[in-house]
Amino acid sequence: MPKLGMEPLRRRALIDATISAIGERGSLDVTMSEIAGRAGVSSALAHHYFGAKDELLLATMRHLLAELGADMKRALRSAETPRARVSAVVAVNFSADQFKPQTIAAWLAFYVEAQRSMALRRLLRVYARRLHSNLMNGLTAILPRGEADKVAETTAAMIDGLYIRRALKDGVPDAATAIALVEDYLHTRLNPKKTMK
Amino acid sequence: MPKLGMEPLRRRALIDATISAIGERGSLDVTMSEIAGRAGVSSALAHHYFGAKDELLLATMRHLLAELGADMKRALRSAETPRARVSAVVAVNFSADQFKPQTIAAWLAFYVEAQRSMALRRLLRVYARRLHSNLMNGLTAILPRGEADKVAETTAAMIDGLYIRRALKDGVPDAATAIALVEDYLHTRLNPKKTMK
DNA sequence: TTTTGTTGATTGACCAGTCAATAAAAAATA
DNA sequence: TATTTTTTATTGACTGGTCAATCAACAAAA
Repeated sequence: MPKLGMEPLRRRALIDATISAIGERGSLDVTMSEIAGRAGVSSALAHHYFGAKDELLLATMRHLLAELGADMKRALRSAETPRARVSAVVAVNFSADQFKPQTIAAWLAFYVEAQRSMALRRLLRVYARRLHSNLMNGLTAILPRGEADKVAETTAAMIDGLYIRRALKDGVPDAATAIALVEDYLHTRLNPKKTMK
Repeated sequence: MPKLGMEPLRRRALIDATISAIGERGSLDVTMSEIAGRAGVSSALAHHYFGAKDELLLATMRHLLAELGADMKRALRSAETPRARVSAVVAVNFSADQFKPQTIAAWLAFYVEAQRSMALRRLLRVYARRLHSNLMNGLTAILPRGEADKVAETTAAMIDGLYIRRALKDGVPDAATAIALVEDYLHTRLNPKKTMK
């Protein structure tokens, strides 16, 4: 009963299934059968479309990255000032779409796998570079380059750190608190001040 | 040729082998044979002393935690002022013993595994709590409790974030830069300032 | 009849954990 | 002291299970 044009649908379904499987297991140790089952197809079909497991994992990571990128683009479009752009970047990383247990677990798992897979490591570096440049986009208008660089690095580290720490907790992620911490840092770091005494 | 009193030596050798195996592979996907081989014994002996792989992994995590704890204790002893205590906590986390590719990879891998293993999650929470309280130890003497709490959270997130970001890079970790970033944050956050205008 | 979609069955590799057997030191017994 | 027994250390060989990947075969659309 082959309806035509199934390929893109299946690919998408398999990627979604991969994310949810990884999110639930909390690691990349998910079998092809498990993923295929969730997508409602046989494991043979998953191999048919993706060749090997690595490819599917890579495609999944790419998908996650693309989604984050799209969200980011959208958010940046409606940010008027440089300062607002910085806040927008932070906000997107902790938005409901991104900062949920499933996605967090997947990101973390991919970070670990990146130790072994060159392709994956490259992909994560793309993410890191993009995050940095998105932050710099706003920051360079506020601070001298060297300072902006440091602030961007710190902000990025905070975001990643809050993700990883979140992974230890149970229950629903608390995005508000995470954002507040980063904004608190940005506030003290960006607002012009003068030493007392 | 059984020499007596081998147990503690073997346990230690197996734990060391586990760390180096995980560090090299970059994940917990190391076989008992691989670990045992590195320790110079058969896999059967590893099972003899640790029962199951999980136990060995757990013991390894405990060992890492204990080493960090010992380093921390030592560093805190020679810190005179509250401010120095905060810096000491930061410095220890990026000390040569802690901030090396092997150890970083192991920590990261354990974070992921903690998603599945309750026992491991508990252990990592101990670490998080201890880091927090070590930071608070110095911070409460400088800031009101609420503020101190925020700074401690932020510092902890930065440390974890710098660890995870480090995992993406090749080559020798650059502890100096990492410490500089955290200290830069602490400096702007702790030094008494007054808003202009 | 070629292309696209799909699966059940199978293969081959890998691996955690078990077990019976061996050997030497220590303790108990004669 | 000489012996038997127990305890500690250690391994090779094996088992049962899991899983990625392959393949031949079937079905419907073009």
